[in-house]
This record gives sequence, C-alpha cells and structure tokens, in this order.
Amino acid sequence: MNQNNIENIKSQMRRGVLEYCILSILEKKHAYASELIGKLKEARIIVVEGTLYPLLTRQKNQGLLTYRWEESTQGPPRKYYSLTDKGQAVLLEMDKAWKELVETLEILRK
Amino acid sequence: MNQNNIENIKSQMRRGVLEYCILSILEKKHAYASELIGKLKEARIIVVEGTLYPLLTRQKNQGLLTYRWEESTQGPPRKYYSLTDKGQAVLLEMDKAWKELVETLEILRK
DNA sequence: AATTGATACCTTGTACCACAAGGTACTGAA
DNA sequence: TTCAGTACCTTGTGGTACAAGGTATCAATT
Repeated sequence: MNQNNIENIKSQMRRGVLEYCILSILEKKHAYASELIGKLKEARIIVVEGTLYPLLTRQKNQGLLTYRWEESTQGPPRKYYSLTDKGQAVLLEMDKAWKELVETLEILRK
Repeated sequence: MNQNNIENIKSQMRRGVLEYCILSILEKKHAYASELIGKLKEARIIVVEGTLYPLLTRQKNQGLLTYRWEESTQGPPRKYYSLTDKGQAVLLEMDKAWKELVETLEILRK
C-alpha cells in the first residue's frame, strides 16, 4: 500500500519526462520500440508497450521522429526510429524546460 | 504552433512534479489554495484552480494533508492546508524519486 | 509440415487527471 | 443594494498511461 504509493509517485514523475527520454535516446542511436523499452528500463524508467507505441506514433505525427523498416534475422522486421530536424530542435527546448524545472525544485527544496 | 508545442512540453514536465511542489511549499508554511497558486506561479509552475482543488482533496484523502478553517477580513474563510506525518514521509520519498530522476537524465543527456 | 518459443508490431477498453468554464458565498466599499 | 474582490468548489472534455489481448514473422524443434 505504502510501497504502491511510492511507485505511483515515481511513475508520475517519469511520465513528465518520458518523451524527453525517448528523444534523448534516439538522438544518440536509432532504435526500434522493443529496444527503447529495454534502454528505458536500464535507465530505471519503466514503460510498457501499450504506452510506447502510441507515443512514438504521436511523436512521428508531430514531425519529431521518422522511421525506416529494417529486416531482422531473429523475427519480424523492425521499425527503426530516428530524430528529425524538428525533433532535434524540440529536444533542445526540452533541455531548457528541464533545466528550468530542476532549478525551480532546487529553490523549492532549499 | 511551435510555441504551443513548447508550452505543452513544459506543462507535461510540470505535471509530474506538481504534487511534489505542493508538499514542498506546505512543508515550510501552511497555505490556502489561492495562496498556493500564487506561490507556484512565482516558481514558474502554472496551475489553475480546477487542477489544484481536486488535487488537494486527493492528497487530503490519502492522508498526506490536513486543513483548518481560518477567518479572513478580506473575504470568505480560508482553508489552510498543512502536512501530516504521512505527508512528511511521502515528501522524503519524493525527494529520493526526484534525485533518482535527475541522475537518470544526467546520464541520458551526457 | 506442423508446432512451439521468441521477437516484434499494434489496438482496445479503462481509469485517471489537467484544464476550461461555470457556479456559490462571504466581505467591504460605493 | 449593488458591485468588485476574494475564496471556495464542481462539471464536462480531452489526453494519455496501462493492462490485456491480438497479429505476424522467423528459427528450431517435433
């Protein structure tokens, strides 16, 4: 119950930066959805498929991402996502917004 | 349109830490809803009444907050909120979760 | 050739929550 | 007694995370 509460808090915080995290990962390396879930998990950001797929589609529709299909020897083809120029620009804006938020909380928690 | 997008990003990030901000403010000083909105606005965290009132009620129902009524010479009585012991404990958990998130993003943005 | 397990894609239904908009009620001043 | 200011609260809408379930491909086993 208490543990649940804490998990809820964490997940709520993560939500706010989920898109930021995805663009950050894709900036360094093109990746497909299942791969992204793994990388986010490593970074202690838990996401499930039902969250990620619609999110990637949304970001693509906003012109932040693009993708290409690539064959795989270990299953069905993969949809490799990468940042567009607009996605790059938005990532920079997110950097600013994030810094501002971190500063705000430093002040509030002083 | 682009500006709108950026505002959207910011507001999404803020959402995740809104409860954290409220508990942080209330830890230092008891406050009523309208006062909280002002303080959050100063801290560049925009919230409207329709968001804050239900949120305060939720936090109260979770046992994180309590309140007392106080008369005012300048209008209707005010509902002053303050942290409970449980609220204090949850605030500490939020500190941890926040630090973890900040670290995670430092790594992702390196 | 058929089945199984692993991988990868995607959708649907539910629940929650932020926000816009609108409503109630108290106070003091015009 | 009407108005402006302050403060409380609710309702309706839209967005989104998540659980659960579905489809399709490939390789290895049966």
